[in-house]
Amino acid sequence: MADPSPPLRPALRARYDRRQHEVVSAAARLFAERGYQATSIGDLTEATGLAAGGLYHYIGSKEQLLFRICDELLEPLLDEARTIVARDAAAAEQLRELLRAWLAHIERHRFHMLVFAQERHVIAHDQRWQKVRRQRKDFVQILDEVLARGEAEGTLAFADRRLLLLALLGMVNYVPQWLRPRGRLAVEQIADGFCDLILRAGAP
Amino acid sequence: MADPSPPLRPALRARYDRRQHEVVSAAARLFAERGYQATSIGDLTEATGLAAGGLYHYIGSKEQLLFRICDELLEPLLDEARTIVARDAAAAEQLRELLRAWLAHIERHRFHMLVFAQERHVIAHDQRWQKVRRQRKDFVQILDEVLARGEAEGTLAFADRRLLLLALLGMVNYVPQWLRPRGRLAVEQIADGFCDLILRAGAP
Amino acid sequence: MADPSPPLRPALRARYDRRQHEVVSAAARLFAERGYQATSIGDLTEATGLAAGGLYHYIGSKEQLLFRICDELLEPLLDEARTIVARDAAAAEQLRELLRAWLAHIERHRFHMLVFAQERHVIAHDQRWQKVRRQRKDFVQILDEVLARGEAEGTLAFADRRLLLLALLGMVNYVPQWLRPRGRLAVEQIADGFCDLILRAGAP
Amino acid sequence: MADPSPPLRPALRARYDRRQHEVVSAAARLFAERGYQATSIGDLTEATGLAAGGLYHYIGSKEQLLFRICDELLEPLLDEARTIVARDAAAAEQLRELLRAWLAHIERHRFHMLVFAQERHVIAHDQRWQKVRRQRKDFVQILDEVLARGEAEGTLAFADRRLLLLALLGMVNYVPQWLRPRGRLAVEQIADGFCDLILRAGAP
DNA sequence: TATGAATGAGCCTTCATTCAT
DNA sequence: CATGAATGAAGGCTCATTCAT
Repeated sequence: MADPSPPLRPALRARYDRRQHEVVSAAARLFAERGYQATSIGDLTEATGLAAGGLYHYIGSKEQLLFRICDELLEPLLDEARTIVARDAAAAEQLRELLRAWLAHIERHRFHMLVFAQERHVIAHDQRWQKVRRQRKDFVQILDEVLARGEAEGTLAFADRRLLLLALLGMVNYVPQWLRPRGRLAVEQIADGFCDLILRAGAP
Repeated sequence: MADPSPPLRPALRARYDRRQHEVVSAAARLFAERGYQATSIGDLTEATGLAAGGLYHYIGSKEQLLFRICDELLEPLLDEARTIVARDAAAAEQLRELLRAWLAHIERHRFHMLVFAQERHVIAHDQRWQKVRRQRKDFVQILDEVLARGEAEGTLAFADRRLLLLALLGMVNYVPQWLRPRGRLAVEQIADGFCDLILRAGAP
Repeated sequence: MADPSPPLRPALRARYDRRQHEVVSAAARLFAERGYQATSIGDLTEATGLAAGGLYHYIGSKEQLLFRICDELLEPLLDEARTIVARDAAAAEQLRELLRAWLAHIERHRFHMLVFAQERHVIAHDQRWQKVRRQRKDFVQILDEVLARGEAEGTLAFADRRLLLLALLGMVNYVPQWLRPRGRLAVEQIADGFCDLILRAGAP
Repeated sequence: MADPSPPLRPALRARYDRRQHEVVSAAARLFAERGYQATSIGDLTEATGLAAGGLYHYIGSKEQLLFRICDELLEPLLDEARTIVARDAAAAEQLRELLRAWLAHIERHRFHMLVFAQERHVIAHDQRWQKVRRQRKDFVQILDEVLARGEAEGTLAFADRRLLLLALLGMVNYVPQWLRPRGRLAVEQIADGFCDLILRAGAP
């Protein structure tokens, strides 16, 4: 799933990357609003102002566009998560940091997140989506390890840790569907609300 | 979104309904696995054994099929929920009953549920989907009222009831994505696990 | 390279086959006139009177159409050739029979032949065209064996049998390019003319 | 079909011509391998190392490239043929010389020859290809005249001169399809083999 | 000269749907 | 009831070509 021969000279390369990013963002918005399958290349040309050929200069294929959306989303989130758990801190504290980072990410990449959550069919089976599946899996594992560490520390004790993890994933993944740009709650509050929910459930 | 002229004589009508139900079930499975848009009429003919023309006897259109899936799902769930809250019982108890009914429903109609959750684009905007949107809204309101009643009773006290409701919706709606037919947890346990989570969060 | 699910009932099947054959013939003519690549599906719909979708009912894909053209051509020719060499006769006589059959085939399937000769690029490399390549190879081998048998019998003696075979292939394969339906020469005369050329070259 | 404004100063002009020739050769190879229509400008940029814009400096259009290939092929061959028949020699001897020149040409311009033979569709009808058609016709006529002269001299006597000419064209035009750079036979041997075939056929 | 961004028509194909049988 | 032939619009994508830089 490589770029369609991006330019080599640095100045051009920079412009190419910027434009590509613009295209990916526009696509993420449309995919989030209408669904990946229901969004046509025509919709994308309209949204980007590029003609079909020009668009393909930047995307390679419609599917690669989807791939890029997922990758732009997961790669930095995973990086951040790894940084957080690499630090030396109590599990409960790290959980809070993870949730804040996660929800800040959701706020910044709301459309990406919606698309990622929605298009599990495409992501689920095909060989070429393995990287994305692995990234998702890794992130979940980081969460689980923090919860497990809390149990090990003795600061947390869950009735069923696995179920709690699934509950957490559910509630956070659902956020992009109801979060509104200038809504009642800031994402930090949401993160803290969810964190408290988990910590209470795990109170020894 | 009416039926495509179902037969009038009772015996025929029964057979017609049965066959239609079979088609809807097959469609739900396929839509859940591949997505509504990505499932072609050809896939449906293959899955049902009917040819294209025969299929259309039962479905009217592809979109009506989706509609029927959502309707088969929401109507009985809403009925059950209304029955539960109509009874005289403590809020916490009713919440538990609601969650058990809900999750039992998810187990029975896992594919329907996946489809319903996934195809929010189709459901969201169009005039013809108002009924489904209303059913969903009504169900959420029933949940909210139970939580509110708990607060009124003084048995529950949430930091942010609205946020908790959204968390609940998130975790339950996520279940169909990970629930496996003969998995580790029975749906009652899942329901109780989630219920405990809520009740702890609302413990005064 | 299978049919796109042809009908099962015999009456329908017969009609399907007939129509398919008509489509293949029309395609052969167009491919011969304009080239395979230069002939668009639009050209084919115009020539057949079918709309695009209807056309695909019969062809599967444009490439399968090409495949069918080659197959319709080679299969019966090979059969005939095998029948001829299976009989007991002198090599020179069999050569004449082969050439007559070959040229009669060219006359009957002039467009098929032009297409087959022209589209060696498509035929040459791809895995899926192996069957066609084998058929061509088998036919050439039959010719070579007849010439070799003539040498073994002592009735023929070529300076370079391999070169003569290549000359023969060249002159016959070129015929479809200049043969005109009601031209000066009948195909039997052409066959005999070529045959005499070979026999003179091989006169001991 | 004029050049796209070649440069005027001689030094630049020389470089331009050299580069153009390189492009034409690369194109000939690709067209021969994949067919004219199936070769994209992208394939050509890859093969030449030029980008699309740079390529167009030298080619004018894809079709002109094809034209140049044919012209590079036919013009010198025709010149040579005219020189040969202008000399004073017996028909049989001239035929041999013609065939040797022709086959030497095929060896040197194998890809050009394959392209020319293959793309008769493009060449056949369009007004702009008249020059190429005339060149081909002239060459054939030169061959025919030599054969006719042989008959007039009484040294050759063909059953059907026209058919023999067509056989000759067929066998020679087929050579590029099987000739291998370091194959068993040198082109002189091929030329002589074919020449002997013709002379035997025309032996009085 | 040469680049590569951009165009837009056209490509092959799929698909929901209809209808004669 | 059911079939499968047929439609035609729309889909994603490619490609020869142009042009500002």
